[in-house]
Amino acid sequence: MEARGARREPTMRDVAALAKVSTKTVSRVINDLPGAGPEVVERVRAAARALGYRPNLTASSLRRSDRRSATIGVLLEDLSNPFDAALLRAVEDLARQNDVLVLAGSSEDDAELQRELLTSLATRRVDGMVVMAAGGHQDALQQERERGTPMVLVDRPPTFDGTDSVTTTNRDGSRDAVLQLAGLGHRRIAFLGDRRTLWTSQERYNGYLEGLAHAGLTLHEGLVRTDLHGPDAAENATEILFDLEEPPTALFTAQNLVTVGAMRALRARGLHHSVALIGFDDFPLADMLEPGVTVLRQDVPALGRKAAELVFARIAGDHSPPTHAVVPATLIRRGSGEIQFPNDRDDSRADVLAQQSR
Amino acid sequence: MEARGARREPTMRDVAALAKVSTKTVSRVINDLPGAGPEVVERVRAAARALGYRPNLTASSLRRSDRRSATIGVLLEDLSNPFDAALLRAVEDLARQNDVLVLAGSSEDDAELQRELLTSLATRRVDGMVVMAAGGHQDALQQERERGTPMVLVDRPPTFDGTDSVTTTNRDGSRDAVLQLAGLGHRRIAFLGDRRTLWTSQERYNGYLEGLAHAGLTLHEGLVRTDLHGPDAAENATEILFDLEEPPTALFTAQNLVTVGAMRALRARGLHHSVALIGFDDFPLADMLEPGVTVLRQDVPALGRKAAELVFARIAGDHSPPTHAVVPATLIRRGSGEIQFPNDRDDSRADVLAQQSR
DNA sequence: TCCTCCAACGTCAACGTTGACGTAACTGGC
DNA sequence: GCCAGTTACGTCAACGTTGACGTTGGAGGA
Repeated sequence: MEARGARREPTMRDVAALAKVSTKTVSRVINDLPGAGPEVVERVRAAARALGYRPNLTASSLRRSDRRSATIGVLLEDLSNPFDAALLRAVEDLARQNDVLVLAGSSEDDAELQRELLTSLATRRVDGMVVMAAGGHQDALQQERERGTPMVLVDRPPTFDGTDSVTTTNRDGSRDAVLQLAGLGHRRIAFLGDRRTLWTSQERYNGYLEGLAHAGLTLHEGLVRTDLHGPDAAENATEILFDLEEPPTALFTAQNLVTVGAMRALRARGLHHSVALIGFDDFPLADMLEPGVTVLRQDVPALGRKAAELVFARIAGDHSPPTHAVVPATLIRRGSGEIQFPNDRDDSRADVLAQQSR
Repeated sequence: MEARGARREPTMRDVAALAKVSTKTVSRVINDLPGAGPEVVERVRAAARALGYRPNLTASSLRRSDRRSATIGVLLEDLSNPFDAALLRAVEDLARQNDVLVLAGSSEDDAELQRELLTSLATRRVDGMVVMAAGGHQDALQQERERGTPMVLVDRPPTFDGTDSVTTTNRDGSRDAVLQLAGLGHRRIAFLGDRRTLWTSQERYNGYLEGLAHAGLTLHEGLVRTDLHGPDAAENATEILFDLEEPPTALFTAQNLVTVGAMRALRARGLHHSVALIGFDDFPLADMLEPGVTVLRQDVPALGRKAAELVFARIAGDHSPPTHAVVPATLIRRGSGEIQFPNDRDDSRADVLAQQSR
């Protein structure tokens, strides 16, 4: 049942002894290199099979000249976040095609933790890394990059030079969303955003500003709520917005969980059919809510694929100047973003009052 | 900008030369072993820092007696599936506490692919594995286990002896769900299930049968639809159910995506307020739909944590008999599972007709 | 004073594999 | 029949690190 003791894994030496050849010949056979006659090949293969021999990649990569570990590191913010998970999966798919395995880690948007994970990866001599940079300084990333480690940043660009990145059209997408809302007559469009330290948050906010400007609308500071970490914060922030004397008639929620929080609040006040809403980031079941939630969808598999393509190109020795790929986000119209301005003010007011009387 | 050529990573020898000590002494300092005086320690540390030295875990684990790679493998079905992602994250958290990194892979429920990934992990000499066994034969897993690799199966138990596992109360949870529906007066309760090759599907189906039996209900073969892979298949199957002369009045959907597909169909026919629904597996936003979706929630973090605890215990040398941990699933009542039997037949009929007239 | 013991180093070989290079046997051309 | 060229092996050392064991010098006890 339980394997007795730590049974030693068979080595090339064991195979060589059984096949009555030198270890070098075993190496040749295992790696399909020329220089071994057909009978010897067969003998070695048989011996390897008999012993259950499996090469030790650790030893191999130590000795090989290219020093490849056939492993890359993928450092994201939180592997349990669907966005990160989809990214990881896309990278993994390409890794598999390259016979490479993936070491995954969650940096929790903590620069210190990210530094530790980076060191762990370096210690294992990964061939390259795909990293979602944590907010704050990117010193550790830059240092790693300067040592020559192939690295591609996803979702957020590097704050230093010479490194590839893959991002989404955060700014343009956000601007388009705001323009769409403005086109429907909305003049009080609120912005609800994630932590301001995040580059994506800033970009989306900039897109919001651009959208307002293009539409000839003025920015109402009171309609901007940022640093909302998680749905609960977003829910609270939304409630505050609707307690204003002049509440917004449309919301632009700049992140996944923020969208969810805002929806919760709208629903609680019965405003979900009267207040327009467009969110950044798609999420499962967005189409099954009432109304369906209009979102800017990032092409996550494309992001991951592109990032992986870039690392593998670098690993293969591509020395061309750094690429900054941008994958377009597309507006998915489902209803919530198509609610027009002259919305049923009376209804919403009534609901608000009903809510407040609790 | 671009690091010139493949700059060689500094080694212990380089550090030793700079600090004017032997490599062995460097080793002692790096590993915090006794046998180095305070001044030497300082000199070595300074040299290491100056050169940017980082130990090579590959070489280290080759030479060390315990042969640890400080890496475990986690083979799930699909890393982009929220369930799998949450599992991975839970394992990763515990791994971090043990200073271990995680090699992750998606086996796509393909035994052959799983075998390849297993070999890849073995080749890298991981210290242990957490595996969601693919359907079909588990020969490769068993062989790996028999070689002595610490291994824990999650979500599905092993078909062979001597291996730890962590699963959910699939059967009991399903039975309780059916009993709840029966308790509300439902007599025609349909079962919609995933691929029958999956152990979890079978268990949930068995629980369904048990529930019917306990409630004194007879099984209607026509109300059982299995092998639904993905939401679309589930949606079609649901439509077929409601085209029956005597459609069900309640649904038990035995998996995540199946639940979503069934809901889509119910919604399309306007039946979501009249047909009861309980699903296995929770999903985000289940509470925001109308009605809220009643589900059996698995404690995914607990599953992952337990699995990780078990591997690390085995890695640490625990030789006690295999554990088969079972984590309870809990019924989360949100509305859809609380719809009573004498439901508004007229309304639903009307909707059905309206739909069909398209 | 001499011997013991210990701390603080160093030397050497080995982990499992492969690059560089050596060598024997065979092939083919003249 | 001899030599160049090729094929099929083998030998040796090295990758970066650490376990086993050696050496040195000084502290401390009889």
